[in-house]
Amino acid sequence: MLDRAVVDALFPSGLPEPEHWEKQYPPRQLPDGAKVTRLGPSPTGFLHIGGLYVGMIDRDISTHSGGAYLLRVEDTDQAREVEGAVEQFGRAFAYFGIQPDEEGERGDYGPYFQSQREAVYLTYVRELLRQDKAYLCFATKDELADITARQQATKLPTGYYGRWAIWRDKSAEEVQAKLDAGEPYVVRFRSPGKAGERVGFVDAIRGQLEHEANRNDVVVLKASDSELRLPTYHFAHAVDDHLMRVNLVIRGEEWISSVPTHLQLFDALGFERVEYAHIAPLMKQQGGSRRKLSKRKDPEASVDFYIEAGFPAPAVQYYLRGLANGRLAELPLDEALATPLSLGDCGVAGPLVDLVKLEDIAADYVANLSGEDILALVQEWAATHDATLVDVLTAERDLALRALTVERGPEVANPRKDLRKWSDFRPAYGFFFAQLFELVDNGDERLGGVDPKVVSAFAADFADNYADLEDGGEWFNQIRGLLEKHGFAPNPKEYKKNPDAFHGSVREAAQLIRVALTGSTKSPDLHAVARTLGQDEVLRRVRSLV
RNA sequence: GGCGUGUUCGUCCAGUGGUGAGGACACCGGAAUCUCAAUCCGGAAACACGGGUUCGAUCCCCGUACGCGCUACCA
Repeated sequence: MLDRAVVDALFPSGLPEPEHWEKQYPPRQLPDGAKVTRLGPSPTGFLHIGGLYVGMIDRDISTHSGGAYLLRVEDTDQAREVEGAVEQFGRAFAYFGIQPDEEGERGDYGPYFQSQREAVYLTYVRELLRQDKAYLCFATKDELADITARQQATKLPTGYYGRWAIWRDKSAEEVQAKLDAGEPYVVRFRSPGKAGERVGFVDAIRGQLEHEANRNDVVVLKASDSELRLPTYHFAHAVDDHLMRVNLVIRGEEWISSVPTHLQLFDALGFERVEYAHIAPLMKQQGGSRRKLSKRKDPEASVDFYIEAGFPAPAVQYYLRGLANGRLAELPLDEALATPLSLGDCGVAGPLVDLVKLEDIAADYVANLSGEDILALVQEWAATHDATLVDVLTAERDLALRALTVERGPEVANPRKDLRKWSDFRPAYGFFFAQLFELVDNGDERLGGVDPKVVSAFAADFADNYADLEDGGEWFNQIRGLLEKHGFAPNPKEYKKNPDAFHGSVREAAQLIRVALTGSTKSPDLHAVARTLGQDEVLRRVRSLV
């Protein structure tokens, strides 16, 4: 055991005692049962959809229990840090309306960046060292690699424990010698775990769990030769969650295996243990099997993917909530968003993220929005993703609103579901705007291979006699009336019976007008489109076929 | 390898010691139609496998397989 003086000399002289931090971060005054939750994203890349998923659960549980939810940036791995990641977190949470009560400069339990909490960690590392619950380890990378290799060769569990923990029981003299030589060291936790020992604990989602006790002398404070002396996740978790007075740790399932370590750390530090809830990870279909959504390979793993595509936030939230608590997926959206999430109802198997399902939900959601709302949301999205669309929509607001009443709107029983995300707007509705529309000529392949001369004659005839009629049936008769004259069968059956005698049927003829008006072989109701466009624009577009 | 954890239609979820195992999305077929969307009707589709316990197991127990995770001075 090291002398207290030797231990203290390793730390800044003015380093506070634990009481100082305990006083600075007093227990929160909260109602019984209030849950204080936190999300600890690591700024090593964009926010993962799984992070949003857990954050949503954190937010919900704390809100409904009268607690608090805080965001703590876990930037202890400075080498892997990615610039701009923190800003992206902010945008992502804002977009989905999942904002923490405390983060950055907001809150009494900060700083909320681990890289700014060095002194806090050092206080508790020193405390552990003073009590001989931790020790200095001078093992080199090579030594560590050698230990691992030998363990693997003899099929022993890998790790720094028992007789492999070469610095665990070194004499004070040996330690001092290394210190005098200026060798770098890490601080390791002196694990109290015994071989064969088991620990049980309760998980709020999975119930009683059991695990081998931890025997590894895990690193608690990273190398002494870096500028900032930062803790590992395990140690930061214990110190931060205790001091920030978090009482419910919701995190990914990959942490289950380290709970025994965390429990030992909490006990050694004299902290009250916290409640745990381990969430099943979001998965991705991979051929026949499935795997965890990967930041690397899967674009949909990034929250930015949903923002860029313009998925409406409530639809994504509804989808995510449905994955967490299956029953909520059966409820109408408003109700589902208002219903508190329950940890006990969370699934234990990792669900696949199903973009098709998300799109269906989004389509339903958008279908029930008013034209004004859709337009506002599209414009908001376009402001950062499609500048020309913003200009057009601003200039043509009335047209846009009229276009958004075509086969949708309050008086339509079964509104179209052709908008799932805001990036769908341009391909689906762009043709309404002259600025975004390109005229079609009579040889265009979208016309279905009808002889250009026939196309031209038909279009000319249609345009010359065109009337902007209000009645749909009458309007369509302007096409029907031209059928015989231009060699089209009155119905598909006739055409099928005698295909050589016609250029097509009413179907093919109507397509000519459709393609001329919309530039597409698929479109909403032709009459509605024509009325929205107005007579002048209809004639302009149809005459381009001539 | 060790440890942990999980496994109901393709997908997301319900469900029960005795059920025709239910819904939603997707898929297929049909109706309607000037195309698409929407809509309506219909269809196919699952309790991973093997042992127990039991009068009876999808459900309880034990194994096996497979998936996923941990086994870092990454979180």
